[in-house]
Amino acid sequence: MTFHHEVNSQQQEAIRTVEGPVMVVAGPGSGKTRVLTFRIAYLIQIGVPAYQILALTFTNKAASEMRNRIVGLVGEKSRQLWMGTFHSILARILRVEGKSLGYDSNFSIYDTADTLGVIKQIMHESGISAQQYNPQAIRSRISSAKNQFLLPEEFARRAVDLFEEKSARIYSEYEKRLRGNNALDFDDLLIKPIDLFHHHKSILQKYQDRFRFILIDEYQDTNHAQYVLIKLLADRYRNICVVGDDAQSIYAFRGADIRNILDFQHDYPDAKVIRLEQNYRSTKTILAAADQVIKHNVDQLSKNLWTENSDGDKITLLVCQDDRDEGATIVSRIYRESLNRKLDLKDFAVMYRTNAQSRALEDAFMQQSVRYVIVGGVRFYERKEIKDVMAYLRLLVNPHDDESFLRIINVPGRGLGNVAVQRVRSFAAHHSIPLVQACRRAEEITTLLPKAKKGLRLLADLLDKYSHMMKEMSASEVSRAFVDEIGILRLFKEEGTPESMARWENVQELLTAITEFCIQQPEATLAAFLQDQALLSDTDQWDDKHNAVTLMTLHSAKGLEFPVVFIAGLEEGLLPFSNSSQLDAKQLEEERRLYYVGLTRAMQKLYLSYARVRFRFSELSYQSPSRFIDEIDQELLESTGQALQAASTERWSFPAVQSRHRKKITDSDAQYHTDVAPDYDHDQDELKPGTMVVHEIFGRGKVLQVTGSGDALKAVVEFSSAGKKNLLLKYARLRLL
DNA sequence: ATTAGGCGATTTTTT
DNA sequence: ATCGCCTAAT
Repeated sequence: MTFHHEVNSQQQEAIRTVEGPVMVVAGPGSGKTRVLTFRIAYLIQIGVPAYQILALTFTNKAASEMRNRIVGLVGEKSRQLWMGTFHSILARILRVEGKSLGYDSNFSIYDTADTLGVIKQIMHESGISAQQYNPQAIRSRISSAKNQFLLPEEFARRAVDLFEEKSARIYSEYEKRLRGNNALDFDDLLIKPIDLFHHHKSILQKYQDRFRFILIDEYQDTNHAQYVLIKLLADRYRNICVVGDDAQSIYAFRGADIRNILDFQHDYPDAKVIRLEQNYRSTKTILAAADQVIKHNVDQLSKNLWTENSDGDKITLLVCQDDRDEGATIVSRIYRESLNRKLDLKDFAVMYRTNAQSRALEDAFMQQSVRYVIVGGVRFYERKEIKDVMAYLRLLVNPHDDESFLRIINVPGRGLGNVAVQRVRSFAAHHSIPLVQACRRAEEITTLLPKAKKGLRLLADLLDKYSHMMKEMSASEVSRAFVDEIGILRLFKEEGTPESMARWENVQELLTAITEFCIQQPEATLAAFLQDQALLSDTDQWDDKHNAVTLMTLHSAKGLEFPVVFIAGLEEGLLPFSNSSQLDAKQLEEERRLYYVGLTRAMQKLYLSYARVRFRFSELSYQSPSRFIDEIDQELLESTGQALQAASTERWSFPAVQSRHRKKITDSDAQYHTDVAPDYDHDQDELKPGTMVVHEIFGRGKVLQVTGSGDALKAVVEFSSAGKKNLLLKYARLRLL
């Protein structure tokens, strides 16, 4: 293998230092992926069997791309490499070893929505009001308790307030249910293997022995549980190589612990530390800007990034009137740049802090007919029809999965309402049997209406029939026949609306995915498919073969690069994000790292943009430009105000805003983006009876009456097309005429 | 007594 | 767009 002339000396060292602990501190664009790829290829080349190598990556997509490259370098024997995300590798281990913990290998994996459903049910049953205690908050409290290895009893003992006491009660029941359902949540996938290794030393030894060489990418984003796992696994051979960049740690909110990377040398005093500081990705301008920004973080290892690339163009700040203007401006810039730089649409990415921002951008792309793809947002596997079909399939492989059963018990409609469902559940609880079994014995539930009994009977028969067929047919064949017989495809066809046809296609797409999975891995089970799907990330599903502009959150952008990058919504409160006024130093630093990740995705040209006025939570909000803009030297920046004037004349805007800010907009940029947002408050004095407004859907209308205040501000509007409507202004997106 | 359908509330980032 | 709550329909 001849990689010698393709890598610099630090990279070379990182590739060849294969024994003992190694930490590679890799700045953005420093060829980290290339180092990991070559390092693994090198290991295989010097005779290490591929199955003795464990490589943990941040996305499955990264894993499969890397695997293919390695196969290209050293051949098919490298296929046996263990490579994937923490979660998918551990799911694989649990499929084999779960028995020792009392889990069947067909376990279901519950995503955040599934777990929230379980929590809501428990709350409902134990009479804890969802109004009083936010189920989301409880869910995340339970999750963090689990990640600290706190069992329900211990957590209950430590509860300091009523909220924690309630959480503890729910937590305890939650654990029972998941176990009863033969289901694991995302946290369990990390925690259960730790339990397993603690209680079964022989199993631990088996895996320690198998994984003689361990590599971990994006180490700065590992959490405590992942840290413990790695320590356990690497304990025997200590051939551990971690690659990361503390400046790119952006998952503290989910428990990622930056100390894992900062303390690596403490854990492994003999660790060799290799720094990759030459950047091959970005222009000098972009790199300098990123460096200036990250220097504002106190709690940061300092690095000396440099590049031989050219200076490149200045960073352009797009000053926009509102969120629609921002979208329109970005799209027209993309159009211009693609001609000037002879770039394809796929060379552009627009990044933002929150998924909600994608909507205004999307509108602009549609209006100007520029192809785009959104990463994340409303994900494929979060669509109702997909979740329904997945629930059916999960139930087929794991009949204990009550959560999935409840999802589909009345899909398609079987004339079962809430009351009927409750009866089935109490019957099941009384007999301590899974809901599927209760369903099979529907005749015994005397209080059920004949219609309900019949529906349940049919459902039970259907499930029985296909679970028998599972034994003889391939996963793909069974799924197709099963989904067909469920009848939802037929329903979509009958409805015939564009929406239901889209749903029909989505289900077909899912079936195709199953078929492909079966072709690729003939040995694989339906359970494995379902488990894999549950662990797919947004970027895993991103298809970069389309020639289209990519829209994504800054979080999803991690690890990617694009010739031209736009970072939208650089406003205080949005980036850096804060939902209240306080933003503590730690949070601010994480926001800054997120911004840094965004900046360093750009190769040739970087755009920043902000809007003076934006619909946030579907409410007008006026925020000042982000402090992050000021953290870049003026010399590296150029700013445009013209774009905004051109765009704002074409559309309705807010009279009050225009009169107040038109002048400032033409002022010098320096003054402009450092000034403070006006304490202007949109409300009654703007919107009063008689005002003419425009609604996105209903069109033109006249305000008849205004009531309420704050979030509850409402208006009665008479539309010429739709008549009188009572609108909650928080959501109505009214524009003044 | 039950169910189905209308209407209002809901959006930080994610494996 | 989807979920939960309320009310009208059966």
